[in-house]
Parts: sequence; structure tokens; C-alpha cells
Amino acid sequence: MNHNLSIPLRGRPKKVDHQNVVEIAMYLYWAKGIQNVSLNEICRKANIAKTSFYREFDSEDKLMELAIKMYFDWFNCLLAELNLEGRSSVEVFGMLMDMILDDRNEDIPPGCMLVKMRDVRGDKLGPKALAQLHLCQQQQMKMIEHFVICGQQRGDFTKEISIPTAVAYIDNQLSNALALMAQGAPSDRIKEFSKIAFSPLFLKKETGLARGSLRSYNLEASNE
Amino acid sequence: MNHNLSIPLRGRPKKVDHQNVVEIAMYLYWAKGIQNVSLNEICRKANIAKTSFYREFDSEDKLMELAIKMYFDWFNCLLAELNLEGRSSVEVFGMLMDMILDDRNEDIPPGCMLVKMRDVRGDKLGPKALAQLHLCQQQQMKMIEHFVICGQQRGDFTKEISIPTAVAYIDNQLSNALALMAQGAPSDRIKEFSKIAFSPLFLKKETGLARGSLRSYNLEASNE
DNA sequence: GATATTATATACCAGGTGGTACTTATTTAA
DNA sequence: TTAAATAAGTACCACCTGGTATATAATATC
Repeated sequence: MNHNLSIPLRGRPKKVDHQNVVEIAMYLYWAKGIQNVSLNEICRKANIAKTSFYREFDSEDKLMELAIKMYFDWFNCLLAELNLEGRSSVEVFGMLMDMILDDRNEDIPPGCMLVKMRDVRGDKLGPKALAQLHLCQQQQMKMIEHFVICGQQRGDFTKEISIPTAVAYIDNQLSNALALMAQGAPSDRIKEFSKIAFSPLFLKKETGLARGSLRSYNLEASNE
Repeated sequence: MNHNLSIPLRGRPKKVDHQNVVEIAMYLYWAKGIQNVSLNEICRKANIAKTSFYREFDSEDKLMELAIKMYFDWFNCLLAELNLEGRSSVEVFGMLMDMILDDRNEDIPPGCMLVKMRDVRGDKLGPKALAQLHLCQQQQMKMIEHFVICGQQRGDFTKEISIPTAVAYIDNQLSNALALMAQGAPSDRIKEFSKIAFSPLFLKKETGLARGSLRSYNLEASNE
């Protein structure tokens, strides 16, 4: 937060914009995949010397950690804006899918940075990045668990599947959808898939909800 | 096939074993991911000089093409041994999952080489490898389509989902399962997921089949 | 044995990687 | 004005990548 506000009483004023560098790194990791982004490229894009980078950050690992954190914070902001609280399970996960697939302007790369990182093998990710990634995943699971429990209490979410299994299943299917998106699959198709994959979870209960509020997310499979 | 059988009438006899090199490459690509395997490493493991490699193969791209082909042939052999023809849809896809998850000795890396390659971005894959990969995927889809059509004719596969959608969905869920496996998820969990994901596709029809023949693949979700 | 033919091995290329001494520039305090 | 402090810039390190020119070793035919 106060990276650039720390008052250097004297000495040459610094040029590097801490947050800006993390942002550029995040964007590159997200768009190209962490495997295909080098520190040299980040410095080039951020217009700083590599020595300046190493003065500002401990290591590449540290930068990845910060980039992951920035991404996750951004994602949670979007999530908070959705106002999912109090909605039916079908709505909650339908709106989630819509947000993931549609509500993206052209500046946002396809797919999810975290999902892409899960498939990275080898030693490209350092210990700090790995720890941060793990932490984000756990928080995400907790959020899903919250909606599952709410749905079960409301009565529109199946109780035939244990909560941990349901949570992990939903997390996996969301990741799957995002991976498909990153591969370039059309969002119509991805929504069709999700419709099928999520259908065993939701109970069709005659709630007072209007049908139209589901926004392209009715559970009956369409046979075009 | 006859790579090493082409009769060199004179000259120094060759040391490199064509098939062996492809096999080593296939294994490394499979186990470590194509991104994390260099040509130098392959030559080192195969105990040949890089120049000998370039005499035998056109390029790295060509080697990848051959490795993909070898993998796919191997997979189809396993598939043929399963004797899926004539079985119910639940059995077919249950046995497929079992084969993927269980029937592996310790020499076989987890996950699927082709699935891992789909997530590769950047220019690591050359044109030949990409073409071969695409071809394999198409053939795989055709196989799935065959079982979907059989299931619909038999009456144990839903007709509420169009065939192309069902085929793509199944392909995606199988890929998803293999990706999970590659990430180290326990096979019990993966099977639970598949059970849920496939449940909307199969019709519970009172066929004459014994329940036990499904081999841990009954569709009722267990809530441990 | 001489020669043509084939395969291997050594050494190298330019370009990339993450990371670092060391010099230079710019500021404030004494 | 000088000295201290801080940051940036240059040039480098060792190591890796895919790919290649060239010398050398091993064989068959003449």
C-alpha cells in the first residue's frame, strides 16, 4: 500500500511505480500464462531496469505472490458487486457463470489467472507464489461453501451430496469452465456445459421467483 | 515402422534407435509436460548426440508429432482391450473412467498427454504437432459419438441433449478428470465428480443388467 | 590398402533466462 | 561545496535453449 509513500528523506527520487509493475506482471501472467512470461519482459514492458526491479522486490517469486494477490482482490471486488446474497442457488451460480463469461471488457484476458496457474508444473512457481495460490483457493472454496449451505437451508440445493464434495465439485466445474474459456471455446457452449454439470445439484422447487430472472440459465437441457 | 530396417549398404552403422527415442520423448512429455522438456534433455536421456537426432528426425516439431501419434496408438490399444461394444452407457463410461484412473502401473505417468498439451500456450508446439493433436482429438470425439448414438438407440442415454453437445460435454468431462488426476487428486474423488457430472446423461432404465457389474459406478450420489 | 559412404562427436552459434557487481546520476544534509 | 544517501543504468555472470558447421570414426566396395 505505502510502497511509494515511504518518505525517502534524501537520495535520488525513485522512478519505479510499485503498483504499476505488479499490475503489468499480473496482466502478462494472466494473458500469456506464467510459464511464458519472463522477468526481462516484465521489466521491458514496465520500462524499468532489472536492477531497479530487484531493489524494489525481493525476487521473481515475490512479484508473482503480489500479482496473485492483486488478481484475487480484483476478483473479490467484482464478486461483491454482484450482490449474490439472498438469491436462489440457480441464480447465484448462473450469475457467477455470466460474470465469468460475459462481463469482461476487451482489456481483460480470457480465463482465470489462478486456474491457469494450477496446471503449471515444474519449478516455475516459487514457494511464496505457491503459498499465495493455495490461500486464494482455500478462500474461494469457503465462499462456495457458504452458498451451498445457504442453498441447502433454503431448500433449493440437493442434500444428497455431502457439502465438501459439492463444494469441490462446483469449484472444479468453475475451473473447468474457465479453462475452456482460456482455450477459446465460445461462451454459449460453456454455458450449455455448466447447465448440464450443475443440474444434479439444484432442486426444482416452486419458489416465488419469476422465470425470467434466471437470465439464460433455466435448467432444462435444450435440444436445439 | 521400417526406420531402422532401411538397409544401409555401407557406412558406419547407426546407433540411434528411432522408436526408442520417440518413446523416451513421449514419456518425458507425458510426465513433465511438453513445456518442461527440452530437446537437449531428450538427447541426454536417450544417450545420443543432438546431431544424430537431427540426422534421424527433421525437427523437434516432428518428434512431437511422432510422440503424440505413439501415445494415441497406445491409448487406442488399451481401449480396444476393454471390449466396450454392446455394453450399457453406464458401463461404457464407468469402465472408461476406471481404465483412466486405476489401470495404470507405476511406469505410466498420471493424466493424459493430449489433455496436458491442450493447455499449452505460446509457440512451443509446432505446426506438425498441432495438426497431429487436432487429428487425435477428432478421432476421440468420433469414438465418443459412437457410444452416444449406441446408447440412444439402446435407450439408456438421454435424448434431451443434442448429440454434438453430449459428445463435447463428455469429452470435456473426461479431460477434466484427467487434468484433476494430473494435479494429484485422489481417484475416489475424481470418480465422485464424474458420477455427478455424468448423471444427467444416463437414463435409469430397468435393463436386465446385474447391479454388481457396474463396478463402483452406481449413479446414486453417496452422502457419506 | 585406398576410397566412398554413412554416422557420431566436438565445438560452436545467437538468443534467451534469472540474478548481480559496479559505475553513474540525482537528491538532501552538513 | 562537499559528503552521504539513494536510485538508475551498463555490463556482465553462468546456464539454458534449438539448431548447425566441421572434424572424426566406422563401415562396404573397389
